[in-house]
Amino acid sequence: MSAPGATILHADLDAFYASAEQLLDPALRGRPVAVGGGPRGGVVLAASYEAKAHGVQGGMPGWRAARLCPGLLFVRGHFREYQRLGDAVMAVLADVTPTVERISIDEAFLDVSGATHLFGPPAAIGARIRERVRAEVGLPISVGAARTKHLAKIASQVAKPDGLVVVAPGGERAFLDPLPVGLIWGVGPVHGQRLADLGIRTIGELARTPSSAVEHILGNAVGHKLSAMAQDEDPRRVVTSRRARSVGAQSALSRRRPERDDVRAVLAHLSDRVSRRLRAKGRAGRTVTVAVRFTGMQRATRSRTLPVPVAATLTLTEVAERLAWSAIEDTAGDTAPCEITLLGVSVSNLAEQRVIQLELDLEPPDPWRPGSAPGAARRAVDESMDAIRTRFGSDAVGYLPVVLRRGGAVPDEFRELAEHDL
DNA sequence: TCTGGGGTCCTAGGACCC
DNA sequence: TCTGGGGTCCTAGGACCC
Repeated sequence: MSAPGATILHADLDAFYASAEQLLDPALRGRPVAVGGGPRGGVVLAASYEAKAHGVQGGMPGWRAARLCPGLLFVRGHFREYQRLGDAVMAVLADVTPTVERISIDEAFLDVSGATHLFGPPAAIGARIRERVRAEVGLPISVGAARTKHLAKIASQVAKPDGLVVVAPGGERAFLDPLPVGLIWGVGPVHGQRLADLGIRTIGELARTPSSAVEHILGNAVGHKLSAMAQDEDPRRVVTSRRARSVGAQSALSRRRPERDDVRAVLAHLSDRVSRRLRAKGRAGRTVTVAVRFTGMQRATRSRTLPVPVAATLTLTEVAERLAWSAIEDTAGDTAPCEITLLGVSVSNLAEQRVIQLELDLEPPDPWRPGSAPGAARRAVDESMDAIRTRFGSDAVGYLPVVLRRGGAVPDEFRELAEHDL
């Protein structure tokens, strides 16, 4: 089954956005940099190692980062440049082997079992990747090499910043045992705390705990997976392509008590983003989910599975609006004045959209049966909008609802970085 | 001065079917 | 008259990852 040797590599750019900024602007090198956010709002998307030394982390509100790290330099972010740099790094990896699994803008797994005859052992390949990325792209990248994906990923985390760690076959237990459980993929704050409550803090301690006990605490699937990971049993293979199972868009709101028209406008905007991506790939989805976030980070979701897949902007908007009000009205009861801080729309249960469902045009209008009203007209509208955007750019048509925060809004380029292939 | 936006997977209860 | 057991789909919520 699996080839011998530490032939799975995990390559992970260090503090990617922040390093990119330091590459683009030499004045930022050696200084604490935060991309995104700012002392007056928003969150930090990435922090340079100089900033991390002061406790600044990604996802942290800007004002808190500013307080932790006096002299912190906030930069807005050059997202198109990140895309270009990330792609350039992936091109270097593709030179080593075609078996590359890109899992985000800045990290990938490689199976180099077929490349060792050309480039030498995994350690040499890892070193070569690091040198080339540094020389040709200008960025620091850490690489972990091991027998499995899970272990390679842990190795690259241990290698950071700007390092290489190879876990030789046979040395897995000695490597893993002293490491904190939080390094296991799937152990976050909640699971970490539950394990700590049992006195389990290291991967070795977890490996020695009976699987049944772990499953009892964390649930069958999670417990089983974690036990397997701790015991270095990871059957996953490097896969070069993977299709998305859902598509979504969300936005934080600047006004907390939006009017009905505002909610509709935001949902139309989000539905437009989502359905555009679906149509561009000839896909559609049956399940529509709306997420609403209220003050205090309280969230509610409502979903509806439709009899046929949808990809029309107007139809998605109508379904989303019903779902959103259902969530808002259900929540309004217990939290007196209902303040909304975010709206999201996503579509799952995806299918190919090869045939157009003409037959539904014959049925009476029904809000839960999309396309039942003037389906042909909706498709025509979407098609012409799509055509205009193809010709004149994605901003050519459409509009931004006023309740979407303008100054603090993340740019479209940032959203695109995070989008998965459909 | 108060938390972005893109995703994946799992759970549990209920409906429904055979 | 009370009552089986397995399987699938749907919905809401939650943890986690980048």
